[in-house]
Amino acid sequence: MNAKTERKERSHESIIEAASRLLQRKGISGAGVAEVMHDAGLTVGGFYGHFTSKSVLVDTAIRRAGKKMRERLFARIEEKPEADRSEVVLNRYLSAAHRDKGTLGCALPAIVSDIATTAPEHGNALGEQIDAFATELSTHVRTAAAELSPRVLALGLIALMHGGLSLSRALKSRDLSDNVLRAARLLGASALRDARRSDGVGANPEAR
Amino acid sequence: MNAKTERKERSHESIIEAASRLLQRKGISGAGVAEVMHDAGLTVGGFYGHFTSKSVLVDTAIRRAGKKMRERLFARIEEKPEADRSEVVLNRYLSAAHRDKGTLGCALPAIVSDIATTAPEHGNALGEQIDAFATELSTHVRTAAAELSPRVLALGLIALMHGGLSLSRALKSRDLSDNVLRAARLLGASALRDARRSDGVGANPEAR
DNA sequence: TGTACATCAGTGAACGCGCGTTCACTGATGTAC
DNA sequence: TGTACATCAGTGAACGCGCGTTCACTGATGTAC
Repeated sequence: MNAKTERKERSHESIIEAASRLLQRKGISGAGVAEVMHDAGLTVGGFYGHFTSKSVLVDTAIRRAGKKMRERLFARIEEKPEADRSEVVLNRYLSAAHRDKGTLGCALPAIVSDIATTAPEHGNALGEQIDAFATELSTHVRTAAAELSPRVLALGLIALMHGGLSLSRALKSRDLSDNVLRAARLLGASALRDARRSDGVGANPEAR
Repeated sequence: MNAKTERKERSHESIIEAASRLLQRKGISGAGVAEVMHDAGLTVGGFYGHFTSKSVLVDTAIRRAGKKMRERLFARIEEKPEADRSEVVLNRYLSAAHRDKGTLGCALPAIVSDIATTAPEHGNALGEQIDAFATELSTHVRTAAAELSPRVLALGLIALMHGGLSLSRALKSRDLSDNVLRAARLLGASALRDARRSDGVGANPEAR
């Protein structure tokens, strides 16, 4: 019972990968079981040998997609100057390349409103990913303001990144879409700059 | 031919109102024609006497919802000190009340990813609303940085507001959801503070 | 080592349900004489 | 002013299609002797 097990494990992986790719491109309702299975090189009927329902697959794929996104965003981050790291993440996330990337981009923007509206059952999986993202991002953030802890600043950046990317992906006008991305990057940079100063009173000027 | 026309006009309005309410709560795919008509006090079959397709209704409702949201956000804004106006809008949008409001809240967060993924045909209607919002918001913004024009700053704030609200609506954990809202408000305030200083070099300290 | 049987990953057709859309019909409102 | 007919907003059942799920079947892999 070896080649069989291996085959099944490979199929299982393929299904999760295909699903997390499709989630990003088409959202939860757009990622049909048949299409997921087709993209995984299989046929519909076999699906229920791997997952008890589409819902379970979606939860699994959300976790997978979140983990992969974190790996990509924080890849080789230690090579960057410590003070710039959060801005590097911001700029990686809010880049035109990431917006357009068909298959390697972040899936969260595509599913957040599905979860808010028609699929609340995936709220836990989403919550975990946001929490994990915030925790990791907060270690790369510098703040001198008491009210703006690293974790809160990280959550704010996540809101900004999510908003900028999801809006830019929805806008038809290339020009407006580019401007939204750029605006979100600049706004984030401004906020990070302000947070680095002490207590938000404009003291401690520092050369950028 | 008077009472008939009036009746039809009233029904037409009811349908648009019901649709923009449902769009917010359930997104595009979640707002079914039958439910919209039911909420408008009518039955399914009559729908196609008012709109040639669901798609046309959705476009109409998006425009209606955007306009109403702007009216609410900018209501009595002239009573506020000029310097605080953009922050007032930010705080109104990113409030827990707005997140929870079942029927009067902003519909955009619920439809942006639908448009990015499965319903690109509404991209134009969305684009118009974002553009109109940015134009109005930019008149209430003060910036001293050359690279950060009022319009760009406004677009960045819109990305942040959209991201914060849509994320907070999707998160199950009340605590995390509240923190996202608060974080987005603080981040926006930081960015506005930084933008008010000249050229982002930390000169021109001013008492808040 | 070979043969008969068991297991089980994957196949593909079919089912049920929801939703957008269509259509024959109803009844109140409006028009003609 | 009243009566017969026309119009048309709205009704509710039916249709077609997509999608999640089920199920009888296939064939390669594994096991027993």
